[in-house]
Formats: sequence, structure tokens, C-alpha cells
Amino acid sequence: MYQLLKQEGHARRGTFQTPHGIVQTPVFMNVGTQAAIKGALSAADLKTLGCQIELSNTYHLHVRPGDELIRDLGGLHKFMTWDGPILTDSGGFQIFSLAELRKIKEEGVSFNSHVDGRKIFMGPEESMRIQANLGSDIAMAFDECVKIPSPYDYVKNSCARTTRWLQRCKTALADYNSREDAVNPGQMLFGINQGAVFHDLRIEHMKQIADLDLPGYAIGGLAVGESHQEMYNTIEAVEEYMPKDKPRYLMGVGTPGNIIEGVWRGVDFFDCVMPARNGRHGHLFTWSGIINIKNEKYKLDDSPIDPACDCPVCQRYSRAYLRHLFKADEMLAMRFAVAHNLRFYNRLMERIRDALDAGEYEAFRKQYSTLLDTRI
RNA sequence: GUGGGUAUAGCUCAGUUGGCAGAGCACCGGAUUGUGGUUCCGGGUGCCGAGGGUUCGAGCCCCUUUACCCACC
Repeated sequence: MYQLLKQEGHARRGTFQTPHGIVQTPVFMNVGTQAAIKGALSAADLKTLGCQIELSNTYHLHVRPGDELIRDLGGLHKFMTWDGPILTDSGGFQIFSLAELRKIKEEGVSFNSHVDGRKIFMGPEESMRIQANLGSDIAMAFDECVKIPSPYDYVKNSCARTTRWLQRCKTALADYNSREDAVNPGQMLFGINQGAVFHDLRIEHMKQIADLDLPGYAIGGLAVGESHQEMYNTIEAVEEYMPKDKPRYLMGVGTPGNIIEGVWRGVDFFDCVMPARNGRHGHLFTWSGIINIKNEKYKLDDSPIDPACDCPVCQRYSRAYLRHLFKADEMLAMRFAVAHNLRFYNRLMERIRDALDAGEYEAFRKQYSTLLDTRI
């Protein structure tokens, strides 16, 4: 399903076939947690912004409106009217980032809903059943995302359990999707590598999950507080043990610079809330660096957010107008900011792929890796 | 016209027997990495209506004055 087209050092240019179309990689997945992009963007907007693949969330959609409801309405693609590929996160991360009180056992995790506080149990089988009901193209494994820092022995035991959970995920998902009424019989499962920043645990865990011969593999549990250098070192350590013929997904990353450096180290898939969340707070990405559109210095600035941007907002509206919308708390402010940022990220990936196609990625990385993360 | 009240940050207002000028909101700036959109962190931006007096020292006490508010002629 993954086809490697071209390589420059560890960086890979490729394609990935899903039931809802081919994805050109490296790719950034646009995050629509609750079947909508926060900031008032729709599936139709995603098309306009050049989104190839959308990411939604197992945990959130299970809590509300309920995965069975979505299944009964024809699956997530039909529900949100997105006909491209969808990846669903497993809920593992949310349990460890949102739930305050939780109990981890071999069977799974008990925790309280962030919506109404009711007790929820989720384990590998539950996560796979929910993701099968949603009918995404890529289901993520149910894992434990350990904090950094965590004690070595805790991480070691956690990785072993995540491996056992992955075996259960594989069995359960195959079972759900072999049923006659499966929403998306071609749904694939990606395994998730853990191990905090302990390279030996990362490698040992990667070897174990690679044996399961899944359609793709993710590096999870990074960008949770460790330094950029530690993150890059960890990717480098584990990358050589990741199957060459499968896509690699660095979960939750990151800044434009993180993505450029991730691609340089052999990563194919990224996702991050940053363009949407930061956009909602007025932080905009440009080809000259990051700006805060709320700053007073843009009060009288009649130029577009980024003269080098081809997004619908930059074609028409000024920095001064967008600043006004933010100061006035208009919903349009968020919509414009998020649209611009998502277009920036999708365009960034286009340029990364172009550079790889041309064999000029090293120069591209040198020019932009630091620049794009710099505040101006 | 007479009597009373008020006047302190952009706004609404605290400010003790006279002792370094305060709060909320607004404003200015920062944070945010497999998303609880309303979150978190930092910053006081001031001729204390004006003028004079008492005092070592006045937002506070005294006098004058201005503006606004209330009541009564």
C-alpha cells in the first residue's frame, strides 16, 4: 500500500493507498477531533485548503454523539461529508491527557468522561469496535502514552503491555471488519511505538510491533515536554528499525520546523493541533516566521497576513481587518486564522514533496527549518 | 439661587488614626505539539478634577475654584 518514490538521505517521498484514495507523502493530517475542524471549518473547506487526509478522534466521537449513531448514519465519511481518507486516533492519548482519575489494568483503562463525568472503560477491543463503527481508513492502536519523564522500569512494563494490547487490537479489528455489515472493510491498523526517550526500549518495542506486519507504524509519546533535540535523537534511534515498506507517522508533531526535521529523519505522516489551536489565539504561520495578529503593530497594516500565501484569506483581507476581528471577538477571526494556518501547513507539505521530487530537500531544510519557527 | 453629594487607571470603583497608588474589566505582551474554542502566564498604562494652605510627610485635613449628580426654591 505504501510506495516509495524517491529518497534523499533518510527523507522519503511516497504514496499511500487507502480505501478513500491515494495520499501523497510526506503529508500533514488536518485535525478534526469531533468531525469538524475547530474554528468553524467544514469538510468542504478542507478541500479548498488542500487537505489530503483528515484526523478525527475515537474517544470524543464515542462520548458524543456515539460511534453506533455514526455507524447507523453510514459511517464518519458520510456523516461529515468528507470523501477523502480519514485516520482515527485510538483514544489512548486522550485518556492519558484528559482524564484525571484513571485506572490502568491489563484489560484496559477506566476513567471518567470529560463531558458528563460518567465512568467509561476502554481497552483494545473497545477502541477497535468504536473505530470500526466510525469506518475510518486508518485506525490507530490503543496504547499507553507515558509521561516524560517516567521511571525506566515503568516505561519498560508499559511498552510490554502496549505490545500485548496491539496484538489484541489486530485480532479485534480483523474480526469487526470481516463482518458482512462492516462500515469500511478495507480499514487498516497502525501500530504505535512507545518507550519515552529510552532508546533501547524504543528499539526493543519497535522490533516487537514490527513483527505484527501492520500496514503502518507510528512513533507516539513524543513532543510531550522533552527537548526538540531529545525528540530528534529518539526518532533517529528508532527509525532504522521501522519497516522501510510501511509509512511512518510521528504523532502530534508539530511545528513547521519539527515537521521539516521529521521528514529529514524519515517520517511520512504528521498531525498536530497547532495550526488550529494557535490560529484560534491569533498566532499565524507565514513564510517569514510566526506572527501574532493581535499585536498592536498590525492595527494599520493593510497588507495580507503573508504576501507569499495563496490561501483565500490572504487573497482578500488585510492584517488590520483580521486584527480587528480578533479584538472584536468575531467568530470570523478564528475561521480566517485557522483556514490560513491549515493552508500554510498543507502548502508546506506540498513544498516539501516538491523539494524531495527535485532532489533539493537538504537545501529546503536549511532554508526553512529554523526560519518558520521564529517569531517575527 | 440654596443645601447636600461625587470627582483616584481607558471603564466601574476600593483606598484604614495622614506614611511606597490598588482591584475587576479593558488594554499591551507571552505560552499552547496523537485539541475540553471561554485556558494559562506576565505587564499598571496614574498631574488621585484644578489652585492654594497645614504637616517631616496629603488621595485622605483646611480654604478657594470647576464639572457632574440629587433635593429644595
